[in-house]
Amino acid sequence: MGSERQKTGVTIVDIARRLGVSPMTVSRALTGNSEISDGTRRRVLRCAQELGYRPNRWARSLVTKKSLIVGIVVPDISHSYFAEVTRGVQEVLEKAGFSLLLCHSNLDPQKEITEIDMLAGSRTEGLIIASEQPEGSPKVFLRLREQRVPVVLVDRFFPQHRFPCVRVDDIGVGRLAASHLLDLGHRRIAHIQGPRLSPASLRRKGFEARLRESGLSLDSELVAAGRFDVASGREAMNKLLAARRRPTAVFAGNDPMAVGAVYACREAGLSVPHDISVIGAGNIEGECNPSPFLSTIDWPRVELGRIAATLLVAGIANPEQRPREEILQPRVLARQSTARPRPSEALSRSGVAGRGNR
Amino acid sequence: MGSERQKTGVTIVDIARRLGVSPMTVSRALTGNSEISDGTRRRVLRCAQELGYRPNRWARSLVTKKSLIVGIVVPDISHSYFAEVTRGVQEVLEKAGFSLLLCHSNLDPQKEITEIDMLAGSRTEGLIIASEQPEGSPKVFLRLREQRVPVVLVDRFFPQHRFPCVRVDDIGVGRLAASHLLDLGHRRIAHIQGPRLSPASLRRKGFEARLRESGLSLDSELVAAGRFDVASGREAMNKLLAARRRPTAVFAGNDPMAVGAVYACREAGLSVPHDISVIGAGNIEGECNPSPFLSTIDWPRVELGRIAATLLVAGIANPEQRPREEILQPRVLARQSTARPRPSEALSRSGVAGRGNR
DNA sequence: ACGATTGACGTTAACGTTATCGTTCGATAT
DNA sequence: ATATCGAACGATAACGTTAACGTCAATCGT
Repeated sequence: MGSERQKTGVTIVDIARRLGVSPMTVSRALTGNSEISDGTRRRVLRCAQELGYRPNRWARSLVTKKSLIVGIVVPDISHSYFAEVTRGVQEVLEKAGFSLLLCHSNLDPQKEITEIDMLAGSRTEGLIIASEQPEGSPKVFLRLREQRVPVVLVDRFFPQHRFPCVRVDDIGVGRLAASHLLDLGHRRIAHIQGPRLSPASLRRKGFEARLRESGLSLDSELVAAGRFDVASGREAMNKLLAARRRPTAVFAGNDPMAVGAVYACREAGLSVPHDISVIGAGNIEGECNPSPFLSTIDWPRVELGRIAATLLVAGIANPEQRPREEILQPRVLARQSTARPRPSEALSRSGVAGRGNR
Repeated sequence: MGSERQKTGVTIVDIARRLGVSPMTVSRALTGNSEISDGTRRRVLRCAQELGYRPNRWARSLVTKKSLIVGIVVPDISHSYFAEVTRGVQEVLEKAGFSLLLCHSNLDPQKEITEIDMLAGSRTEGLIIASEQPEGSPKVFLRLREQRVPVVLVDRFFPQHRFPCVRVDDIGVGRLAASHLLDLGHRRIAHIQGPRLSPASLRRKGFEARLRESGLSLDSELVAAGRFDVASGREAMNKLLAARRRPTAVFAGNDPMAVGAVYACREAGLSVPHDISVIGAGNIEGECNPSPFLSTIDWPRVELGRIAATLLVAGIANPEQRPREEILQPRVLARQSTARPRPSEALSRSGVAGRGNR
């Protein structure tokens, strides 16, 4: 016997006994937001230091009903997109004194629901969600609303329930992609659309609108659907390449699908960008690539995370405020996967039957 | 009056009252690891379902002394390397029923210490740390040992305190890089070494050893130091380019420094790989790049995270087991930043005075 | 038939902290 | 001098859950 206490660690009661004061006094000295004399406060703090006291976060949470923990749900943290968003979130939350509980939905809407319910049940103070729920009015969110859990949505827009939300101007993303390809002289332009989430729909919407402004319409033969990943981008591109008249350019709803599209083109013996231009969205190649290849639409991802966290912290502090929606502006990043169409093809512009030499 | 309880949520006491049983019975039914009749269990579970009961994690932790939370400390989650590791960690932890608290050291050793102490004090059940502590015997780790917090180190090797650890065979990384460049015919090979962490030291060690086996030694004029980031790689490369006889190839201790080196070469009017070959380590370009440029040494990063989590879970379940060390094998990924040296330079091989034409 | 055993549940007391109210004591106002 | 007040602290009771032990009836073996 001798050193009895070991498992439990030192508590405020230990400090209190050692100093001959009540535990309450120690608590006051440590939290510091209550009336206490300067002398005892210093004595308590020194003693705590000496004994190596660590406040028990769970006990504290139990009585204060504040855990100082918020949860984040991302489809896949290994995607650089979400990794960057998470970094921004972490940056702000830390300054605000919160810790971050990280959950993976693994691109599975059902799993996402499980994770969200778990976090909400964990007495987490708020949630940041990059949702993969299909468009519409998912019941999870209604449940969150009922439970009055502060939530900020990242990159997803649900018109029905007005949650605070941070996202890029997805219509603008589509417009910029279209503008870029049109400016290069393309007229026969295809689109690989993402899954039924707001980003994909809105990007297509903007893309189509911009084409229409130039007197073009989006041929239904020139639209294929993907699932925001490389494999589906490749499949979609294969379909597009089978069209009666091949497109000279493609806008893929995000970068992974664009990458798949590039693969498909190459496998078909086409050179990107000489035979066909490809542009994506999201700039996943990031800054650590000495020779970035993919032309894309870029927007500040870390900043997106920062804003999300800022909104959440505000929502936690003041639960009754009305939900705000922040929208970031995208920009074109022209790189090596887009170029002017071949002269022969460019001649056939405006739908005029081109007498291209061969 | 009316709907009184709202803030607090429903507790096992509510369920107990409603069913006319004791709270303990409810607890037993919910945790399920105690003797209870099938009938009452079902009644309890159904009632819990109806009332929307969520167990209070903090209260549970307080009494069981298990939080089912583990912490991870990474320098920067937005680096794809750590993002991938984190994904592997998350995968395994989730299956084991743990949640993950994510902390950033932001590449600052001092901040890292703060974060580690915070997590250890948070009654977290274990820690996974990708440490930026300088080589030696950092006191934080001694403290963790004293507090008996299970820890697994990722990618860092501290010979002094034998912590469980998962890392790539860094000596092998250096050897492979050297082999690749030697095989291509390079003889005048430079190295950009990382900061004073075990990966950098070991990679250099292996690199140098392999050169020596081929009868070459690492000219001190051909070694420069970086800090594992792009900017320092660029600076280091500029130094190396100022050498009396320029190297024909460079091994950078990691990919970001290699990227910086490529930039420096281009700014000096040199073509990579025609004028100079560059190889890195870590394969940060990942799989979502249609035209990966940087030759590098690769190893499975997600798997590294999985193993780390597996070791940690084992360490939590059985705190007394002796620390294991898992070492992954790297492989060469030859891409577009390395090539044979120009003929004129290749002729001067083996230090024999080359009678190169011109 | 009788003690022993077991299954199913209840009671009590903790876990470590803080909210809330109460107490003490000296200072201040009248 | 007395009432009033406020600063500094203590006592008590929660917060929601589970560990540990206690109880009681039904079952079992002999």
